[in-house]
Amino acid sequence: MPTIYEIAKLAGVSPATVSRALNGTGYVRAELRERIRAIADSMDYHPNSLARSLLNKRTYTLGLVVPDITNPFFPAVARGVEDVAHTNGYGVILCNTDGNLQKEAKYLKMLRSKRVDGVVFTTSRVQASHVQDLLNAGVPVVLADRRLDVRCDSVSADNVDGAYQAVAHLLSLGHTRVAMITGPTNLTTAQERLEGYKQALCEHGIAFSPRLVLEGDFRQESGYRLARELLKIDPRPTAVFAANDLMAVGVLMSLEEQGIRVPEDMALVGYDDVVLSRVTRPRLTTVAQPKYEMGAIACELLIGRISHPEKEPEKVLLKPRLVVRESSVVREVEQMSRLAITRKTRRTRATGDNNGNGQGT
Amino acid sequence: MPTIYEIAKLAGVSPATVSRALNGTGYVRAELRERIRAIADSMDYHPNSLARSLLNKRTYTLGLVVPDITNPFFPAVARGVEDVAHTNGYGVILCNTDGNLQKEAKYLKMLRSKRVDGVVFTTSRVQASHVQDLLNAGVPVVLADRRLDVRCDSVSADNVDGAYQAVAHLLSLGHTRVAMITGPTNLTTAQERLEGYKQALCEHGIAFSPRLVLEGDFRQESGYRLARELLKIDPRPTAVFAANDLMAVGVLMSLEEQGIRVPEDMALVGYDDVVLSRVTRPRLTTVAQPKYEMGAIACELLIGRISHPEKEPEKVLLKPRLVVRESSVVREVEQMSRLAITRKTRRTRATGDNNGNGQGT
DNA sequence: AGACGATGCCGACCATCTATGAGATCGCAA
DNA sequence: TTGCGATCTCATAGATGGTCGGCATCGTCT
Repeated sequence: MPTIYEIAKLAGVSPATVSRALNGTGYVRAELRERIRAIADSMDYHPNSLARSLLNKRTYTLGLVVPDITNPFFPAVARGVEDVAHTNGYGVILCNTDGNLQKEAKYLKMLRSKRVDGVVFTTSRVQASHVQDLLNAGVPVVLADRRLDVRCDSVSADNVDGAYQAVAHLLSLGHTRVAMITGPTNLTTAQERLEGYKQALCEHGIAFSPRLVLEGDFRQESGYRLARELLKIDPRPTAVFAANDLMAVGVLMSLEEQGIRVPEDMALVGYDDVVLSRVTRPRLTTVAQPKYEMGAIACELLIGRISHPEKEPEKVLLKPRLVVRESSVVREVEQMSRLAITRKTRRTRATGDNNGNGQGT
Repeated sequence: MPTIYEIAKLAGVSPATVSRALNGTGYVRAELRERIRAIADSMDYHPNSLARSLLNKRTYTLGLVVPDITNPFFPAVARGVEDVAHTNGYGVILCNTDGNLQKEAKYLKMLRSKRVDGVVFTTSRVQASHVQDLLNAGVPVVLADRRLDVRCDSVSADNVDGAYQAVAHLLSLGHTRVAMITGPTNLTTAQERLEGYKQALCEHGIAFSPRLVLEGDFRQESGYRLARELLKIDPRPTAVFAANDLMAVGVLMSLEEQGIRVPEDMALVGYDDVVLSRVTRPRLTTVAQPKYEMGAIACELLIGRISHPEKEPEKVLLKPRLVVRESSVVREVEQMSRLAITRKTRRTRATGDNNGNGQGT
């Protein structure tokens, strides 16, 4: 690994001159600058950003804390963060905490030792104190898909509105007994979706009945299990809103086994628009969250704050969008080709032209 | 951000003593060490790894280059890499290249500036010269799921064997006209899977017929399109092997539209065991690759090499495993609960207890 | 001649580690 | 008890690679 000293020796100038020549700061004769550049190239020189960072207190590295990149929700968010970071010259260190606070603490220790310029949290159970410690130490933090009672920037999608849209859709189809399978009630996302469910009922003049609400845990198995409970309710509901797609898939499988037709006997709507929801039979009506945008905006906020630490914190709220497919509406099968085109267009920004491509496997 | 100087001043000792006290190197009176530790804690001290790295030439940071973390294949690999890295005290910088060589070059420049200790490549179209440049500069590289004519460590799954298992399975069910939908023929993974197909036919005494091989591009749409072509072949094949799950899903949808029953009229096997393959109707028989292990082993190899740069390169070849579900075999519907349990057990190591959990959405 | 712009060098500095060596302490033998 | 070497304990002084302000030099213009 060559240093500016070696380049300086070869070029017959001082190291400082090499530094200014390569960085374009200060006065260096154009011809000399070119010669120095050529020498640097020929030596395969790469500036040592450690030394640079040591001096100017910027590492151009960010931390990204997620519970588990394997969970279908996070890759899109991570991609959004990473894209924006990269175009701004930042690198991103990935941290999987599994929702484990000890692990989270260990990662944060590492990130602080590495002197990252900021951290994006996309984890449903953040330790507020961890975030606060970071902020106290002067490390900017942005929360994505999560609100917390801490004074910092955040981006999230409007869960109340998303759930409202889903349930209003079912009600507009004429359903009057709409059940809901919620997520763990200690999660704000789950709470908000339940709230949206209630609002929709209320606005359509339908009384809220606790008997129609079952608590799941966001896993497929809970959807499968609770679907059986659902059928026992008398009078039986004609529609279900599941607080996420995984549980909706569980419901779907369970109903299929029981010989209940979807959507004819039971309409079903999920939440998240995970890829899964496009291949089930029937395809799942669901609420799409702007996952990529969430990550991208989070990163933009973070980079903005790094240069303006005193700015007032921003809270960005994105709009979810109802995607009507087959599990809620009785109609002829849509053309696959049309769907494919729609999907491609819609997700172009999100994942680049490599989307849905199985390459590398 | 406090430094050892400030701690030293408070403790009334020299910075060097603080360094030794905190690192446990050299002699420091036990009582003094404790006092220094206490002071460091109270100041929320985090050692500056930049300064440390500058000196001992180890950053404890690795680079991970993938085409697109959004592609369902890579999160599991990334998780494997990250887990092993973390338990060894390393951080991982994520790089999405989209298969774009310019982007790849830019990322590598960044990684070298940050002086990462090594790089894992999991990209189907790596630029051999990029890898070679890295190796020449003394930066260890490990290739995951990709062999390349370069002298370095690598891990991959045996694609020939995987395809062989898939086709042998179909043949053993009595099929004699088995078609194949391949991936892009310029990708080694696709070539190897075609080779496995041929071997299976050969060993079962069935002549290879080029007319039964259609070239797809690993995307769902190509499976959808080519399934129609398949039906035109005379005599019509009774089984298809698709080189990945996405294309298999396309085939499935297409056949469904044409009223062809799977597996009764046409058996189908995919490749990759993506989550999708568990929710289609019928569920997809497929070849599972040990994705997590691939990442984990890649990272182990890398960390090994960092401490032993002169070791002979290792080429690890993992075994894929055929997962028989419903798209190939005519039988009663399996119990959902049994499947759920199996899945959970099998993937425990891969994703921790958070697997399949929709939290944070 | 003096002022000013262009050019390039010198040395300090960032936070940490490590080699060196000085001084203190301790054990053991005389 | 004293003396001496071995062992502790800690401070000092580079060294890491790059940046930056200050300063010297040189040429040109007024």
